[in-house]
Amino acid sequence: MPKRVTILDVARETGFSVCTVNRALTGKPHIVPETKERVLEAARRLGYTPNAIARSMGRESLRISVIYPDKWPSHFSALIEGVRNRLSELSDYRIEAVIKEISGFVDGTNFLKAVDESVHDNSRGVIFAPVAAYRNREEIFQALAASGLPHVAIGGVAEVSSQTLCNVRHDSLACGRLAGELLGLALPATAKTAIFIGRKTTADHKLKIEGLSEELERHGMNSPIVCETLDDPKMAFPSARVLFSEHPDITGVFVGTENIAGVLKYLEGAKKSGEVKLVATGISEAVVKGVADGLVNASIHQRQRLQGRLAVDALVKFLDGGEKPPSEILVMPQVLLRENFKEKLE
Amino acid sequence: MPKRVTILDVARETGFSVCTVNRALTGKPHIVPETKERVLEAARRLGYTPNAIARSMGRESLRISVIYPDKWPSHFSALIEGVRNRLSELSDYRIEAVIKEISGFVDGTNFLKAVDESVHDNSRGVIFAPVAAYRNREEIFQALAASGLPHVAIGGVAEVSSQTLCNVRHDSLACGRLAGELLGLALPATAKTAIFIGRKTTADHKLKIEGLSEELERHGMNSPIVCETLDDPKMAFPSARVLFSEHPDITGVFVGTENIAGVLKYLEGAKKSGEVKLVATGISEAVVKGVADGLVNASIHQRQRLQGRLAVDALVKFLDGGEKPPSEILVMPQVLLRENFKEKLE
DNA sequence: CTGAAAGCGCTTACAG
DNA sequence: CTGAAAGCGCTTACAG
Repeated sequence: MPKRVTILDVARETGFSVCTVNRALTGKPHIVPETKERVLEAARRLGYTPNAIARSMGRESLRISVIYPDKWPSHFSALIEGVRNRLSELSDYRIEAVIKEISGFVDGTNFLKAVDESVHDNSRGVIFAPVAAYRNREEIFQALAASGLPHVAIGGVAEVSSQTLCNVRHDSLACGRLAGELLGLALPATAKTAIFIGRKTTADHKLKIEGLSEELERHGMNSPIVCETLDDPKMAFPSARVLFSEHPDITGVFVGTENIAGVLKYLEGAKKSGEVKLVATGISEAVVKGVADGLVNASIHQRQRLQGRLAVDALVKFLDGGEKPPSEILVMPQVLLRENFKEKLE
Repeated sequence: MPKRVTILDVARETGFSVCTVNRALTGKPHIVPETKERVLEAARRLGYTPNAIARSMGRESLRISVIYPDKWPSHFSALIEGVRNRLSELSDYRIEAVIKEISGFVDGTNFLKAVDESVHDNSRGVIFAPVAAYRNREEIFQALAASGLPHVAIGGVAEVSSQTLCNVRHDSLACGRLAGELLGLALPATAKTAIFIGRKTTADHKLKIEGLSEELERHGMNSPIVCETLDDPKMAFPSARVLFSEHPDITGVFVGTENIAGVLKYLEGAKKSGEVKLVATGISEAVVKGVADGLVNASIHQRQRLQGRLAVDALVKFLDGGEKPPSEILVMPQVLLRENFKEKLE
């Protein structure tokens, strides 16, 4: 086996010390350009690749702050679980996490405070779940930019600041399309369909409607009727009543997060259980039960845990090796049927 | 942050040297039982956890042999790609791979030779893709057992030797069930269905038939008609002709690996394109094209790359930390529709 | 600007 | 059976 070339090889080759070679390789100051050039050339010529593991042993441990709201556990807790898991896998790597759960959902003052803390507790980067509902979202982004800390967003908000290192989110359009494919597969072209969603104006929701409509159209079907529940799961039940009263011939529905329980309850009361093809989102208890009972045909899972893991990897690679991630990482949702609900989901 | 407890902390606590502590912690010989006991107790009490990264820096590099046949690239190449990728991610970890591609498919002599080589080139473990078709499969397993090298199997063979450290394979039953769910979703209970598969007697294929039948039954449908192509893709076309001549009312088919092209060709010739719901397996070019054209409704992907990665992780964790993997790792297949075919697949 | 030295947390010959 | 020392490939103060 050709032994891997190390920083020492480059040092010997150029006649400089490993210390100087390190400066050149890591782009640190206090080195004359010509020296740097010669080292870099030699490194290239010898085929040097840095050993990330040795690097992590050498440096002091990297602290990362994680900031997220204490609401919507099926979404945010899952994201943070992914972050935590990945971070703890990296503990041998000398990465440590400071987890900051923020209360308050519309008022983002505490969130702002947490950003400030991150600077003072010597964090080297931030992972945060921005919330569309915060009134002072702009201010939060500004604080983050001002902090000078690289920060990566998770969880599906489409708009982030230009200073954000990377935005990890699920592919909302694909989510809608997958639901559309399933309904298209299950129903004749003449079928009438609907979608239950928080609010049309949220970017994520808008994209889901768009994806669903596109795919239904490909199957020769009409656009779905859109039911807004204004992010209030309690509205799902009355909304369903109104919807099915007005359109008793609906045979397929895509049900956005949190609304499935209300829809199922309505259908049961109306003696329509099993008569409507249902595609849900996520892996909440209500969805799992609906699928197990055979009343929900499929679910589109946005893989929050995976999003969390990817966010950590993006930030750590940047912090540790200077590798710049893409400004956006789109996670393809996963199609869940009865059988693969059993999978240990990332 | 509470600094992590290291081997040095345990040494100080017990009064022994790090060297002795290491002996106790790694179960090495040349240590009196009482010393070992005291060290272990202290380690437990202090909450010591080994740092796998420091360990990898300390030890010499670990060589792993990978043995696989040069046939069926859509299956074996994908498995090995996963193995390679994971192995190269672990190169900083001082893991090196010796890849051995074996020609000959029914006669496993070369395979046997490769096992022998692995012992002599100082490999510390083996990852191999056992082939059901080898006449001397038993002999290969015996050689592996005799070599004393930990070995993990990949690729879907249900029966391995009791000496095999771990068998990584896709969940064939789940594969059949997922196909059944999709056909059940797409078709009425009265529909007639079929399955194209290599041979009924292969364990993998038997399980797929079983899973498919189960799920169809749950949907009130009859068992599928089974078409064996005897692992010869060329047979798919004539088989399809016979099948559809005898049963022109079939409206749903689950098509096992490699047979999709023949089936599509038959349907096209018979002017039946699009009239039969088709669920395929894998991500071969023919499947991708069929899905893009809207002629194949879905595919069940057995995630060979993931299988390869998991095999590496199982072996490395055992070699490096003594952590014994489960004797079998079942990979849940993935449901692929038109939209999520775009995903970068593991 | 450049380099000698110590250190990260382990393992591995080599002595005793 | 036990320990002192060197080494894995880097980084980071600290001198020069």
